[in-house]
Amino acid sequence: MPVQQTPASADRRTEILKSAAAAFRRRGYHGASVDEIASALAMTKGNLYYYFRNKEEILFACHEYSLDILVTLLDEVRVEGLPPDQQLRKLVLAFVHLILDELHGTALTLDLQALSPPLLRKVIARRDAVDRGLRRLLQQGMDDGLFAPGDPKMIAFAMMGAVNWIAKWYDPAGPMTSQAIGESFADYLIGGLRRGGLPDSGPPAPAR
Amino acid sequence: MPVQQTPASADRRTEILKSAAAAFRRRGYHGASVDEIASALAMTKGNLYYYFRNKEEILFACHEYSLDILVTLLDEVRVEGLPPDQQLRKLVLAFVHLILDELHGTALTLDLQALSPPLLRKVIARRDAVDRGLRRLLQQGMDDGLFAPGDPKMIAFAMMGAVNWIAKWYDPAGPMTSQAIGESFADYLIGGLRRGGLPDSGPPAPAR
DNA sequence: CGCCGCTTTGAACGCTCGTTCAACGCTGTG
DNA sequence: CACAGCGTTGAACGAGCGTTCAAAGCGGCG
Repeated sequence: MPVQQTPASADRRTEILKSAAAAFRRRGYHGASVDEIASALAMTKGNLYYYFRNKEEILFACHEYSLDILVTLLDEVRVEGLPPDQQLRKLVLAFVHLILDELHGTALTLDLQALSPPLLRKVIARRDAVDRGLRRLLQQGMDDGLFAPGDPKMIAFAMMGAVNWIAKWYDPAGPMTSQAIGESFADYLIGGLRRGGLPDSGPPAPAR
Repeated sequence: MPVQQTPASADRRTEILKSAAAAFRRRGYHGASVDEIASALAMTKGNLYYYFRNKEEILFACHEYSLDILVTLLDEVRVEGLPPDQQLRKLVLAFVHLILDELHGTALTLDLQALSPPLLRKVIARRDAVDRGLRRLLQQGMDDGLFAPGDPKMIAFAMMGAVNWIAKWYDPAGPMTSQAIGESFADYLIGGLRRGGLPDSGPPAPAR
């Protein structure tokens, strides 16, 4: 709760977070200047220090913001009680949508090492929780016989990598909508590459 | 060829590159200081400027170094003329090995945007060439009926993302060898997650 | 030994950036 | 109108960094 302030300034804080996230994504944490973040909002950099103690706290808040949404996503999908493959598909679709349309490319790609050890530990702990949720889902699918056996840890890493990497090449002006990307990724990551049944997914849609 | 110097100083240059790559990976391009790179080699930062014009040129050389190896890899695998799935498997194994054991986590994760437009264009052009090689391989596999139909572009991105992301979580002191990671990734990325034949791969080895 | 070219040093410069802070509107209330 | 507080400003600071450069070290050859 030290993060929360008055309701009035809460909007301002998230405005700053969005601007900062964009700057961090483009130039990296150290490459983005506080002035750059402020200028994009037509405010002076001194003013930022009314809302945040320092630059590091802004980065930390960005991470918290993304993780909040991510964790919520996982929980929402879980309570629906669908079979693991359908849960996974929903997750991938939602995750891609989240990264591209809401966070504009800023999810887990932000610098972690720039955080001081105490804050770093907090973020890593939550990120690991997300990882564990994903692994559990994979393990469950394997136990159910839906998925071929494998190492859930490795597969979870591979999936997260594939999705997080999207931010590196995605161009909003490009030919592919975030929706189409999400479905392509879900098809591949869940359905796999080799021939076999494709039970639930929509049309294959090889959208060039 | 402006990159090459006398044979004597070539070793020194690559030493610097390794140190710089490690620093860039840990703290990002802007976060790593020139002094930090030099100190790791027990030399003064001023000395770096005898081998490189400036910091940016060091980053560029790092990219070139990685890309050289990557392109060579692709070519080597291609000339063997194996079927696409086996070529892909070799590629993934070699790529994982390359990133973890030789580049120590520094492949395509280095800051791109830190390069000035002219250098940036060169790097992107070569990276795109690698992408195209991978896509061609995927397309060929689909045409041959080895792979389920899909968008080669998206799948190539997903594969590159999964592999490049490894650098973000890999811990050399961890329980998994780079070899085991490579095989897990190859199994998943090529064999797919769903049940179906696993033609060529070795033992499934769910190495916890 | 004495010279020469390659390599290294260490100090200095200039600039950028994160952070601080006293002073200043602005807005609503008594 | 006077006051109070939140929000904002802009200037100033100090530190760190990339870069430069004149001078020194060093090794081999004549």
